[in-house]
Amino acid sequence: MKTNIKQILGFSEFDREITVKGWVRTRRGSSNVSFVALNDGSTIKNLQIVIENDNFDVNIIKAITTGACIAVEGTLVKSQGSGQTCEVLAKKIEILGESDADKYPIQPKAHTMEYLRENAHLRPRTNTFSAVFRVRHALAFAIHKYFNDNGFFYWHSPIITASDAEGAGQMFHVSTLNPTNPPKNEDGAINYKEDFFGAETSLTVSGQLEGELGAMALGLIYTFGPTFRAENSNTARHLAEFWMIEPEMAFYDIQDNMDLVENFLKYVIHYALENCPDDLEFLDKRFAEEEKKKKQEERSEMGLLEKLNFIVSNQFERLTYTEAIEILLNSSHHKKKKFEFEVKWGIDLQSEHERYLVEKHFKKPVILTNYPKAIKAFYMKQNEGEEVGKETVRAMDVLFPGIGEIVGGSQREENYDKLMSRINEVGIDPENLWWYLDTRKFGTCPHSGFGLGFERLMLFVTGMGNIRDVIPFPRTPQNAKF
RNA sequence: UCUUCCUUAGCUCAGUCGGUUAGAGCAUCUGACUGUUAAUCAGAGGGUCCUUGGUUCGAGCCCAAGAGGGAGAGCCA
Repeated sequence: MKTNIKQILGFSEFDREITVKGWVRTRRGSSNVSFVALNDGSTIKNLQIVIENDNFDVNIIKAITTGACIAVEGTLVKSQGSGQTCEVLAKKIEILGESDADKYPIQPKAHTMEYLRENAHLRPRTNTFSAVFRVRHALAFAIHKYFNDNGFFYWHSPIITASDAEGAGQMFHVSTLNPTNPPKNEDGAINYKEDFFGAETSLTVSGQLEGELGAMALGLIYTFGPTFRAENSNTARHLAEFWMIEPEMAFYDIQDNMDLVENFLKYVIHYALENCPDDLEFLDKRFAEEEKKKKQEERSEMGLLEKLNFIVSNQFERLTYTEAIEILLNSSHHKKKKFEFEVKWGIDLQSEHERYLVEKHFKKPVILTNYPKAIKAFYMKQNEGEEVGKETVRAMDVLFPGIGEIVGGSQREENYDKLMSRINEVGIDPENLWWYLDTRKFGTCPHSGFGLGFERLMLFVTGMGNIRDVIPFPRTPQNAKF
């Protein structure tokens, strides 16, 4: 293995010969000596290359521009300057790839996020985005590690699906039929029997239903894959293509589910804190700068690192939907009529309500349970012995400060008759779900699961403000560049 | 999809009441400087004022339509 800059910066003995390759961030200096800040992506820190100008061809030095890729052989020495402990005294420099300084879009200065988004192919070379993507890797790895270490199996639910059962939003169609002249039935509808799969198919909006099939055989499973929603959502929290983590657990009730999600979230955030200290320190400063631009009342009360440490070391608040409604109704915020949307039992909580509970009332993550049956999905377990019109289901939503809903989950309805009656109420054709319903016919059991939007978690951990800036190549309405 | 704001140099932005040749910082280029920390100092080059149409003696500025982008909302993860 070749040594990278992260390793080199950790060396304690000097005067050793090393070779290092990377991309030039800046070059500065005087007539005698040039200093190059070199970055190879292994760490947010740069390695300083010292070039005594007399020892090199002028054209080589001129080619060391921002964005150029170079290979340097030299001696690792103790730095004479104060910004770094060690540096490389160059003996040989090879220009691997030039970069026309006049045309290279990334300048050694602050750019707006919007500009960098338009240059998504080069933005990983900036401090902010390299930090974000290293943290992204660490979180993804931590998720696999957590589940693996706790006896879960990684389960691959399909990307292409013929079921639209969950009704979780508009789907992207998958078809090989000629779009301008598809085969048609006598009634004029497209004849999908002639399509590639012999049926109408789409990209998945959730792997949950297939995940339940896995849990009913392997016990504990999780999915971690891309999901697709063709909703015309234009917000800083929505993507058309995003990654979702969906564990599904046999023999878990809603309490077990809550214990798992809290333990899991704390683990992966703690993992990032332990494994990405430099990147998070940089993002913490960036976050503080961004906060300064906001109005006083919109600023976060905690810094990024402070917030992450707070999450890891404090219990999430658990309460029922009904209790949450009471808190909202009794709040001075409500009495002063500051909520835009009406608060009463039965409503789906609006962003402003969730934010009030999390950011103003509890000031910590909140797990809300037992939502009204009418506003939740068909597969959630119905609570028993409740008065008509006030029926609830064992749903749980995890609400995070600044993000809102980061996790949605539930105990699943394992009773065949109850599930069927709910399917009929909602108006889903049970024919499409025969395979799902079979789990309730053959060896059904209590089970639970949840879904976590990976990019929502990324928003929280990195402190970035827009979901388009925590995935390398965001897919949003009217944008599939790169 | 709705509301609202924005679009001027490579980037970030000023641009007065509609009035002569459209400005600044950074970047780039040239030069200076004995080790710099997004170096510093001096100088130079760089413009379809988003597009189209309109009002006007005259439009970067006013009006209309369109395009692109941001923020908030809805839907959700």
